[in-house]
Amino acid sequence: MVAGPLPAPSGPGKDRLRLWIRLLRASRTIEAELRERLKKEFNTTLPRFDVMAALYRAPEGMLMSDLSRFLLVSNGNVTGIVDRLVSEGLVARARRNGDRRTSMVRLTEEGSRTFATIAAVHESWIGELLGKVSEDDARRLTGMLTSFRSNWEGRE
Amino acid sequence: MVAGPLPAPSGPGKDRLRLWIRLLRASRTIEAELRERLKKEFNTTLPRFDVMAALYRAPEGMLMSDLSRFLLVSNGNVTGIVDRLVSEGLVARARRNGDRRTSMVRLTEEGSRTFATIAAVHESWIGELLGKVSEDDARRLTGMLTSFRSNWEGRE
DNA sequence: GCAAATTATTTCAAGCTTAAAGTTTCATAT
DNA sequence: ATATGAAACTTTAAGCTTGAAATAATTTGC
Repeated sequence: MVAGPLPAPSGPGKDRLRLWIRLLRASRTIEAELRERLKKEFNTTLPRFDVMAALYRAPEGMLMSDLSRFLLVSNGNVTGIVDRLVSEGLVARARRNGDRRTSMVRLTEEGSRTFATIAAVHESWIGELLGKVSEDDARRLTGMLTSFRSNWEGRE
Repeated sequence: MVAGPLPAPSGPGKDRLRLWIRLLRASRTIEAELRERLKKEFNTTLPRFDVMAALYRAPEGMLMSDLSRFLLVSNGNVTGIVDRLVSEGLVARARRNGDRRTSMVRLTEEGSRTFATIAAVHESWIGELLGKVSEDDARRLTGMLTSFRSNWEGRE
């Protein structure tokens, strides 16, 4: 997956393969840096941050299944992360719907404050780490990735 | 990180944040699909595939530390993955250098054959999954990501 | 009503991942 | 020689991740 710079492959379809490799390396590099900073600066993790980011955008709360769909991870995974966030007092489960299978998950007051703080710094990190990409290129790239995604989605 | 499509953020630096989010979602989506197919079709995993891909390009073998640097993962991580590949007979460690701290890791005959098979299919998957990206856009995107990376590297 | 199928979530086992601590080996400077 | 430190690797503990199995609640079809 992360095959690299050495023997530049050629042939039909190689451009897409090369694109995929770059994409993966870019995101892994940035992810690693963010993970390290989140740990050092805020003593938290990327998955926790992801969950909190999703919940921050949904003040009314989200179902576990919404979270897992949105974050592109498995159900069982979300259970564990939310468990930890709950035990840290940042997130609360409310099982008081008509449907008693579900639980509405939302940020606590503290969770919301905490996330806002981290998110601001996080955004400045992204600005720093992607600083060499011009805003113009950023928009262009985003557009390409978006159309790729919307095309690809709706399979399976 | 994987914050999504709903309330389009705006302001200075928001373009880069949005780019990062798309980048991450794109790579996670593809990664998830590849992981699933590797499991179903070849009963293997992405990390194993990554290690084998790296070794395939280095017939003379690689040190553990080379592997971990190249794959952008930690040392301890590589130890575990190589352990499993060794126990599956796909990879061999040779501790016969002058330097007895190191071990040269390489694919076995079987590992090499196995990887070649998987890699061919893998490439066709990428072609399929990125099919909607024109070869032209693929080259352009790759260029942007490359320059981003080479600019960003050399920090730390 | 009620059995069967579906949906939402949790639990579990196996594997991946990191950071930090530990082990062994090597290089250097006394 | 021998300490001192650095380098290569492994081990460990904690957490993330998946896919599959288990639980529980709801919905559907008779």
